Amino acid sequence: MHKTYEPQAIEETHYKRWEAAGYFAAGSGDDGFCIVIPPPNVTGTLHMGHAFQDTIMDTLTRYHRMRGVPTLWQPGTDHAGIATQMVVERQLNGEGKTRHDLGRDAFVDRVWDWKRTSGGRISDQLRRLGASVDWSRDRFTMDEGLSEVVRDVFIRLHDEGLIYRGKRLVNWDPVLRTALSDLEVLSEDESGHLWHFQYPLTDGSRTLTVATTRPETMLGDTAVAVHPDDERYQHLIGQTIKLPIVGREIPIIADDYVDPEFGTGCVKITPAHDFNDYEIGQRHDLDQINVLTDDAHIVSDMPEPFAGLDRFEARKRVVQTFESLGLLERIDDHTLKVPRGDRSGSVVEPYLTDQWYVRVGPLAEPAIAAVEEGRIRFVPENWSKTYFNWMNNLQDWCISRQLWWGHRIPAWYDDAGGIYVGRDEADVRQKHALADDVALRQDDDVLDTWFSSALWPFSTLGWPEQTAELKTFYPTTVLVTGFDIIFFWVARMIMMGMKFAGDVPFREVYIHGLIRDQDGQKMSKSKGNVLDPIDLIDGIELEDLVEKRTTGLMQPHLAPKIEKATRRQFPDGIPEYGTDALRFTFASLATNGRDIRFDLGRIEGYRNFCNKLWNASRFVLQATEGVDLDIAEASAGSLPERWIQSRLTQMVTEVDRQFARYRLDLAAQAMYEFTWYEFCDWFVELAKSTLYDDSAASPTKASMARTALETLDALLRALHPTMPFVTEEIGLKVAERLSLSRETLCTAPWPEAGTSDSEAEQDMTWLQGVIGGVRQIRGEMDIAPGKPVPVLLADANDEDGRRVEALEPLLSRLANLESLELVATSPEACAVALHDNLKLCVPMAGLIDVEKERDRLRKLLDKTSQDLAKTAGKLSNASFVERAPEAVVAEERRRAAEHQSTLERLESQLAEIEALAR
RNA sequence: GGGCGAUUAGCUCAGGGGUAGAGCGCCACGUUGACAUCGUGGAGGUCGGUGGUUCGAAACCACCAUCGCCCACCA
Repeated sequence: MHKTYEPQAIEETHYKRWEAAGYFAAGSGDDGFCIVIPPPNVTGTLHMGHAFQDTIMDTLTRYHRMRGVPTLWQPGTDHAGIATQMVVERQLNGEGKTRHDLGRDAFVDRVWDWKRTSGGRISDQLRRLGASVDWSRDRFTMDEGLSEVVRDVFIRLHDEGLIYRGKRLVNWDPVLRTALSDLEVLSEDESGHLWHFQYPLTDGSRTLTVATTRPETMLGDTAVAVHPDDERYQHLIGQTIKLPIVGREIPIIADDYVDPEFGTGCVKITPAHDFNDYEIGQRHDLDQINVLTDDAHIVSDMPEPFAGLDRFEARKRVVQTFESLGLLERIDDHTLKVPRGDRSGSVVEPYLTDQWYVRVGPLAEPAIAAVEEGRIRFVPENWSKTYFNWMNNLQDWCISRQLWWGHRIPAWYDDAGGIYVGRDEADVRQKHALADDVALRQDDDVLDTWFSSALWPFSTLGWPEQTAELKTFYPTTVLVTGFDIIFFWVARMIMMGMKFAGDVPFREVYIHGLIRDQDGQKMSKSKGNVLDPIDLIDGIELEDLVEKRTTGLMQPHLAPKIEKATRRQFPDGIPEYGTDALRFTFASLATNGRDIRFDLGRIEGYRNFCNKLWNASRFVLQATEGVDLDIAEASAGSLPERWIQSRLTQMVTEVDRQFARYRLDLAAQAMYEFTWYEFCDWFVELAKSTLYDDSAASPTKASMARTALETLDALLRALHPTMPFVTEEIGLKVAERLSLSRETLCTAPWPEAGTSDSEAEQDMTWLQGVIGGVRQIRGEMDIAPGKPVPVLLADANDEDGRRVEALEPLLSRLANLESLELVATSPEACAVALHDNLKLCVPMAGLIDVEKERDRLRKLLDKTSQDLAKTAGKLSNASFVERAPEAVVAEERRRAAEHQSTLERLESQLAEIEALAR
């Protein structure tokens, strides 16, 4: 083995072997453990969020696999309609073409080409992360089987009246020229204006002032509304306005939507371009006059010069016109929510179109009940509130998109406006008994990407066939995802799963936090703060990192700033940390749901941890080389052996407990602490006494060697789900030494928690305490670590005597003692450390500085009297003694006595030292 | 306008009615045959504020402050 841990040397070969051997293939049997991967966008790359999420899923999957449960981590990718189409369109634009130049079929072919070249990147990245997915089951949301499921589900929902086609206002992205669901629209505060227009009454008696943030929509106004109780305007209700520019007569109506306190209390009503106005229009049976084309220009039948103008240009012209008419009252600055498409960033228009909708009410009910009744549990629990909040206020889901890339809607139209839904044209003709000469045309639109994603947990398992996988793995065990897609995805999977697969899609939803940069900023290309998980694994030179962060920016002018920040933060680039260190870091950061600042110091620490494990293993392998394990004595073994086994057991118990509650951070902590502070710091050091002792009786040595190897083996298995590569590399060597026929840790048994050995733990605590006392004196008295010191033990009881006798060699070695002697009374000239009743003394003779020791004792004394005061205070409080639980009071009494005794002993010691200092 | 979360050591974060924890950083000493990506010792905190509940509060409750996020149709 190399002296230092070198991740690159070991990672890739193991993964290839694992995959080839089929260790990750879906298991079979009852009660499987299953996670479906949230399918990443097929044309994207994995970012830190994915890597974090994948680490969590892989760790859980590997853990259950080792526990012998039939296991499946189902992989796959998503066609990501809009996102993917945009990427390919951008490529085309680079060639000076648009998708319309190619036509639908050629364009879709081109996207498929791109999918094929790009999809492999994600698979490669997942492999680098060590993801133990079953590659043989890899799926794509638009592959043949899943497309069929999508189509069948659509048909069934339609047949049951849960999907319908309707003309109403939708969120329209005029750049992408498609409808969007409510969720795909993000509203942010932006500064704008509130224009006050005067609308003259038809009879010319007066004007009414309306305020608007959308002047151009006035071309489509069909009413002015006031509040029914508003005394200022009550007498005008029913009269008409002569709408400027267009000259249309529109009524003044009363509707209690209007807030009399806001603005003038008069609202212009444009039913075709505003969601509220649309509803008012419905209530008052108003015309819906559309004034915009699908790319947000003014329609041609509007008056000159407005017809054909872009919406923002039209806005200016409308304002100018009102001004020239003397009807512009004033312009106020105004902050408003501007709705933008989450992909294009363009301002979304409420737009009157025919679209397909899912009637979600009937689907939502059982989905709400499933969470209420605990058949699905959110972890952390409070996310269920977010879920309920949304589910109880659901609008019908607009599922049609005017795109080319996606699942084509299985609906056909005849020339008379009839709509037929079916598997294909032939099916439709048969189902509806349509004659061959009736011309049918398929709907041009595709489905919202999330429609197919909603089916993912059962479509990937083979539904509607009753496959073995469906039986073993559905409902899946846990969904691991971010809170940002609870609405987009989680809620819809629950609705669809219950509707079609007949049960909840997963029993638990583990919601993890968002990975942010070291300053708490969201990572994004435009901020230039993105970290690529692969760069943390392999390392990257500064120049390459700068290059990566500054090319392909949407706003190239940000490049210098990004470059500067990058050079400042990573003056030497990023070193190679390896996959295991990255994974362990993610696990350690996986606390309950809160956002995570990713800090390089952390990953460096865990890289060091890998190295520590590596070297401890190196020691164990070296020191046990050539030892005949078979002659190990049958007894329970020496104290260090009994102790480390006891600690191992407790560590495994703790890890089991924490994995069960998805606290990967606490599991990681337990493993880290056991590995470093118990196995390395104590067991390895203690084992040296035996393993390096040439004169040691062979059975004793063999026993120690066996314990060292077996403990290490169990430790490696425990760490394997979190750090698969380094543990595999070492674990196979250890297994070989133990003569275990084991090809991999992937399917090795998870370590069993045995029983703990409290006697061994108590003895060990004593040993650690005594060694600690000596080291403390050594450290604070500046005694060179290499210099052996004599130690006298005073006030020893029988138990101490027994322990000294049994453990003297270990004690001497670890504390580096020159001698160890039990004495009746300690000499006055010594430095002292107390451990329980025991008084450890290091005689002065040339070693101890009297004044230093005096200061040290004073400090200790100070601390002890503070502690004593605290406990004494409690005990002198009558109501504490009276009301606190007996055990607490007893503990407090014990403590007080201990402090008292310590205090007295320190005082007398101090007195002696002070006498010497004089 | 509703809802949620955060505030603990210099930094990043666990914890949780009974003596304040970890990693990193910091200080001192140290190349003993696993490891300087290391070892030993050490310093460092009124647990955001104010009230309340309690024998006891950093923890539970109320209010406040600051920061962050989500949802919502005010022209």
